[in-house]
Amino acid sequence: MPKRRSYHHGNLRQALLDSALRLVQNEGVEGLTLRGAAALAGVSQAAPYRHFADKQALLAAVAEEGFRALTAAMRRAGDAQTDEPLARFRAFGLAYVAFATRQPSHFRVMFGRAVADHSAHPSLAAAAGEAFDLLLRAIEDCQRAGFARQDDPRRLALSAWSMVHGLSALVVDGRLRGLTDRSADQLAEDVALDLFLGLGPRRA
Amino acid sequence: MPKRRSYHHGNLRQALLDSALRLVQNEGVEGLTLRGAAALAGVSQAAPYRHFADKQALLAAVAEEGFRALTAAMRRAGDAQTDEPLARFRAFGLAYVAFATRQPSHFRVMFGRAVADHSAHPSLAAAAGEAFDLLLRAIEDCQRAGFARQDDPRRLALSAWSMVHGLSALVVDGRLRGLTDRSADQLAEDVALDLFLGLGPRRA
DNA sequence: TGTACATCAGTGAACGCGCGTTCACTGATGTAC
DNA sequence: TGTACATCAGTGAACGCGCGTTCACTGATGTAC
Repeated sequence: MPKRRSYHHGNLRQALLDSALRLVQNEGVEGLTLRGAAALAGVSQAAPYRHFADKQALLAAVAEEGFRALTAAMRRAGDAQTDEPLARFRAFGLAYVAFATRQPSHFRVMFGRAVADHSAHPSLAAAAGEAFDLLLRAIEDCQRAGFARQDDPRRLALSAWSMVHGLSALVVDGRLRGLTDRSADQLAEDVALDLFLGLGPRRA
Repeated sequence: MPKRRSYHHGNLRQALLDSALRLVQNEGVEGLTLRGAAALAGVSQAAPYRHFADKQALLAAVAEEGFRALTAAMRRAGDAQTDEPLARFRAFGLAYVAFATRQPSHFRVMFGRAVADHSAHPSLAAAAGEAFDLLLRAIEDCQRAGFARQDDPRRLALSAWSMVHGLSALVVDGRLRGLTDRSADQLAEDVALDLFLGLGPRRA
């Protein structure tokens, strides 16, 4: 919290976002308060209302930032594998789980009911859509290269998303404790493999 | 809210659970308050403390009840398919998604961070474990019958759970809105099939 | 270059609210004799 | 069968708290002339 010397902050909106994210990470979603974010940014409790209509708007902005970070992480992971569609797709899945387990609170804001209606925040909806599009295009690339089944790519993408999201949610909410000794990253690899192989018997 | 005529309630614990569940269903997890549950049960705000140590304990009891209901629903669905391991397994998955989409708030209490630590509530942990065991045994049956890959059954069960849980979470949190026209039940069938087939190309 | 003024980001005090929880109490129940 | 009494489930008032939000305000900024 750097001391401001001038009456105006200069970049309060971003500072509030940063403070909000720090609060979410340290205290969880329910620990995020407008007053807390304002205090952490070194500003009076009423100041946030110059930049956010209400608490929902701040939460939506945090979620949006989360989706951008997720998309960026996926892209980064995928770009290291750009030559191989299947490896690229797998990298996306691993990056998704890694993001969830390393930023669990952010993940919760993005997917929980904290922001009830994404469609009320168009830029948030757009950011979320971008992550899905990334996945969808990766599936289509796999299909073109013969690494994925010929079926509606949206359907395959949804199944993939479900699997990876489910693992993330279970890990983040601690529901796997005691059920396995494997780390979240190892589980992500297991799941990514099972996703392509299927649970059914190997058809010789 | 039937009017009590006697000073004692008779079965306040269960009445509080019922009220709590109703509140959760109508207002969401954050809408559940001890005071609200007490009022709905027709009792003073301090009365719940005779039956629950604190709010956490009430939430844990609601979650536990949820896991029992989920397990029962899965058993019911599976028993209709008892002859066929694969059909039984599939029925479990569909029942899981159906429970989540029909009792979204209950589902959130069970899996969200509302009850932070399951291990602090042994009977809750037991109820949750039972659902997973059901799934695990179904996988093992499939393996014995040659319908599932020979691999660590815990691993396969975890992948299956991830997929089905992920779809449930995405639907419940409304994150699929606009991405697909299919109903939750249809998506559950898609996912159950993809889970067994895998996304990879058909190996002739 | 200097000045008047509109703009608007931030202030600080206050509001009303609902919440979890505590506490001394009171009324009903059921058991021992 | 009747009575004394321990037990304990429910009462109602109160506590302190932190929250989102509003409001009239004030100080800084930058633009028009």
